[in-house]
Amino acid sequence: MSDHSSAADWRAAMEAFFHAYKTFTAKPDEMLARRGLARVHHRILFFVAHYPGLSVKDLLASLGVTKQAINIPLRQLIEMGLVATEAADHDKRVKRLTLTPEGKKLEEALHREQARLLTQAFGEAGSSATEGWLAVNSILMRAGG
Amino acid sequence: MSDHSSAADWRAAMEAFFHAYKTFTAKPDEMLARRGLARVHHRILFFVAHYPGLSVKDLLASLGVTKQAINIPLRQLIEMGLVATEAADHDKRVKRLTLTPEGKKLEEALHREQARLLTQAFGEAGSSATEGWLAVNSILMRAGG
DNA sequence: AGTTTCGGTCAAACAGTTTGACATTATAAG
DNA sequence: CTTATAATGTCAAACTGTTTGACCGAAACT
Repeated sequence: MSDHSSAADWRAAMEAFFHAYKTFTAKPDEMLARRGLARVHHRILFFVAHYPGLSVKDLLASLGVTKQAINIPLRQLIEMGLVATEAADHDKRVKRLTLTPEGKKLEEALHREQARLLTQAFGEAGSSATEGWLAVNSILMRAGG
Repeated sequence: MSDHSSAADWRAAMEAFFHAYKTFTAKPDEMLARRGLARVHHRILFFVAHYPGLSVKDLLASLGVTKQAINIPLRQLIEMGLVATEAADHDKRVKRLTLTPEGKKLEEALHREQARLLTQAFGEAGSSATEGWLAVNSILMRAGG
């Protein structure tokens, strides 16, 4: 935002953020819906892909929800053979979650779709803008929380 | 993202986007909750503030929801004296929505809180990064949709 | 032995949304 | 004038995702 930013500029910036996020989630949502899955399943797959072997508790913390919220979705993913569990070595109470090859395939398909969107936007905006986008999101992520 | 971007970089970027959005909506949600309002009310106030005099139909299109979804929230905002309506000159069927002074006050309080978050992040990231963030969001907003 | 932690489950409740049907009023088309 | 279409509002039913609260077993800690 430049020095002479107006209230309208702020609103436009916020609206763009709002719709950018919406665009970002729309395609995967559609792909998941075709398999009878929802965004929760995507978020679970995403975090298990990003942090393979993470515990259920850490997954809950990552998502910021209660255990009841992922109880059924997680069970479905396990029953569908997309997520695997194994008891941790150091503590047999904790389940280490990983993606099965099947699960990895789906997660990567969803991931590719989102990466495609970002790649396209990054290509249009240029590398400097891209770095700025990443930097601000990264800061924002930590702010207030 | 640099030339040597890895799968982990992409996931980190997406995770930052996810959490940045979450941070961005958390404070206003909390402020609204104290008044017994929810995010729908915020979105309505936001769009009416940004496009004063817009019709219900346009509001629905802006939000991407059905009329039933905003029926009750919008009625509440009108009953609470935060939103005003008047028949359009050219077509008495359409309602032109505006914020009352009271509504403007609330919307601006919510807006300020979000602007404060962004200002802080922009300050940390620098003006070049800020411009990049705005540019990418703006492109993303239009992509795919 | 007693307590806490991790994970799972059941039940009740609530929020937000959708589809579908229908009504009112105003405009447009014939 | 009659009929069709458009903008809005409302009621009802269903579904999704979420929460809080209670309770359980297994494993670990003290």
